Amino acid sequence: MKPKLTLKKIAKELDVSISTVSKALRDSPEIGEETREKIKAFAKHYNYKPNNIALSLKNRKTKTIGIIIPEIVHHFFTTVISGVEKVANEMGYNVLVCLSDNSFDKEVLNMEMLANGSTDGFILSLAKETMQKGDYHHLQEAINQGMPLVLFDRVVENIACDKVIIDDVTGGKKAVQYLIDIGCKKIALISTVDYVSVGKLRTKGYKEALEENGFTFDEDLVLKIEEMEDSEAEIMEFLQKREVDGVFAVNEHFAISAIKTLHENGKKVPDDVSVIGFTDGELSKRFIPGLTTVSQHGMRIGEESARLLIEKLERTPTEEDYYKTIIVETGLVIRNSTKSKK
Amino acid sequence: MKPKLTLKKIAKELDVSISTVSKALRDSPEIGEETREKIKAFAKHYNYKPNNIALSLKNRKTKTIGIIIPEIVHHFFTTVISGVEKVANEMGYNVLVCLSDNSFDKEVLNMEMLANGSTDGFILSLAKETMQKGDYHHLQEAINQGMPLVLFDRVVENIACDKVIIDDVTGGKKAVQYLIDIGCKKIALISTVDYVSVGKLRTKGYKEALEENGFTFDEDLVLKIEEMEDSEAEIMEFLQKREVDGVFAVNEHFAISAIKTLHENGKKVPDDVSVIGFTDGELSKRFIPGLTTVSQHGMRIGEESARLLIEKLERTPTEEDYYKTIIVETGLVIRNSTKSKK
DNA sequence: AACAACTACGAAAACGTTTTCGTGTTGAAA
DNA sequence: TTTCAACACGAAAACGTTTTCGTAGTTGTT
Repeated sequence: MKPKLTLKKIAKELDVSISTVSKALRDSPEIGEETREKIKAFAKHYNYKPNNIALSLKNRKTKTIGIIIPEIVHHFFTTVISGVEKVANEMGYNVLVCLSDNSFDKEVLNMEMLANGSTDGFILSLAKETMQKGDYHHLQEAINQGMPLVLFDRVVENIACDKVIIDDVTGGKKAVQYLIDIGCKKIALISTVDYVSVGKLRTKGYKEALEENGFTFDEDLVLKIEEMEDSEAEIMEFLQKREVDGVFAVNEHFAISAIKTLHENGKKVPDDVSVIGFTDGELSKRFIPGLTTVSQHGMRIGEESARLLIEKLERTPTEEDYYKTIIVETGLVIRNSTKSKK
Repeated sequence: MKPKLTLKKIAKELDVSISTVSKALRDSPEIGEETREKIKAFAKHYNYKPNNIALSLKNRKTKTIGIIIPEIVHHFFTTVISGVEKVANEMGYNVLVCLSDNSFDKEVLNMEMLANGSTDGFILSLAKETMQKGDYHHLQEAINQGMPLVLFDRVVENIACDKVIIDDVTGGKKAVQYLIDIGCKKIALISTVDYVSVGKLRTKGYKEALEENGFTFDEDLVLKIEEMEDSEAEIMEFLQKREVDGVFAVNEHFAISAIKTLHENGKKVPDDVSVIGFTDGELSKRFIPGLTTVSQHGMRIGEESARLLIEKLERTPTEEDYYKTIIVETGLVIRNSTKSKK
């Protein structure tokens, strides 16, 4: 086990000063050609690589960006990470991934860990608990300390930073409009509790589509689910008691649970009931019947977030501050859980 | 935007030396009680947090571990990350995630980036291309430089390091044995090309189970798939030409493609054909019919890997070197893609 | 011959810590 | 009064870089 080669060791070996070595390796014209070549040859031969930590300390930047997500075992978030990784790598950055587990405390802890020099900036999607609490002091603190922050997907209004979101309202609207287009008359909504912003927004889209088509909004056709755990049972009970011909679910799981329980109650999908989900994951694709969904383009979201962050990081500090919100449009992927258009 | 508080600033503010501040904050008895309290109060009030980079440079350890995986949009790997994150966090470590995209070059590049001080050690699952090439010099180099390395899942024999694997042979055997137990007589195998070690090993389990039960191995019942892209078409063609009553697929995708194509050919699953997959992902759980699979316990694998790595990192260097290979056992999750036992 | 201007390099500071080793004050023992 | 611990603190080195500045020695100009 040979210890890492450093400038100091090269200097000693070649009997020059540390500064000379550093300059030679960086092709400074200050150093004579002969010496420079000698040093570069030596460094190459022994495979010298500068120590990143020392560089970070010197430059006061780490060339790594931190991403904190609520959970990783979730197809959408992994595609986001994938997008972040891609552009980060292209720009010479590393990616530190942290999981908040949807816990406020873990989110705060993670931010504190990364804020002390480990990271140049953050990409973050808020934990469910954080949104519920409405406590965003940790975000504000990071910003105050000059750490750029990009919020994605689960964002919050009154924090001044870059944001990347999808148009949940329009996404929901598209889905419900499609259900109406194929002839559905009574459309149920399976959503989450309101403090999850995406649930609220998609619900808004649902309402808007109904209104625009002259349907009246019926509270009784809306199910709000709190706990993922027993969602299936709740959905079962909800659907058994109601005669609907269309279902819009705000995520994959709810959509699939809906299809399952409809099946078990002798309803045919899509012949009797059409179902649309949100988030185009592996599940939607491979499920039988293939699930019609609103697709979120997580990869795009990740890419945009990373681009936004790095842009801010590499900007000269004199340029003035302004914050962007990028809206990544949703698409509707038609599969077999919906009737075909007449 | 207030810049970060440092020891130096505290020292200046309180008119003591830097060393005094450092010692006071670390509760050194060298410092008088009065001074100590004053400094600690000040630090607390202004929320002083030591700079991680400086600490890393000083201590020559970063308290972060790097994990390099072939792809993140893959349920198994995300559960592994999740496990790594969990124990890493418990032990005060951060996790740097890198993606090799199954490319040899990216894998090497990633390792080089992380090896220069960013990371104390590696957790790695080999890229497909790497296994194909059989070039492991980058692993050996990392080890030579004193960076502990833990290989998981896709490992390689002749590298001396810790490893965490599942017992693929026994896993495959279990699956096929189960198919035999429920009365299957002609069992097909859908596998990958041989340089993917897991494919080879699971195939071995398939053979062993057959032999132990007095079946003869028939090369014609084995399909080896090279490209994920057109796997579905290949499987379709393969199954159309053969009359089987059992299928063992070495991953979820193949299993589900098999079920789909069987369906389309008028065969009932599980009534006519029983199907078992490998890797217990979201897909298996929510598919209809629920997929019977060999489960891999990715979370456990991640946890064990992280534990192994951190153990090595925190060991005093005098303790002698020895390498463990941990085998995480597989389970068989029975769902509805297989007939029930008589 | 005197002086300016290069050339080619080294010394040292800086980034933010921790830690070793002084060193100036005390107070008490001799 | 002298001596010596104990106490409380500071100076400086070290981790591995980059960069500013200084300075020998050489070359060129009158």
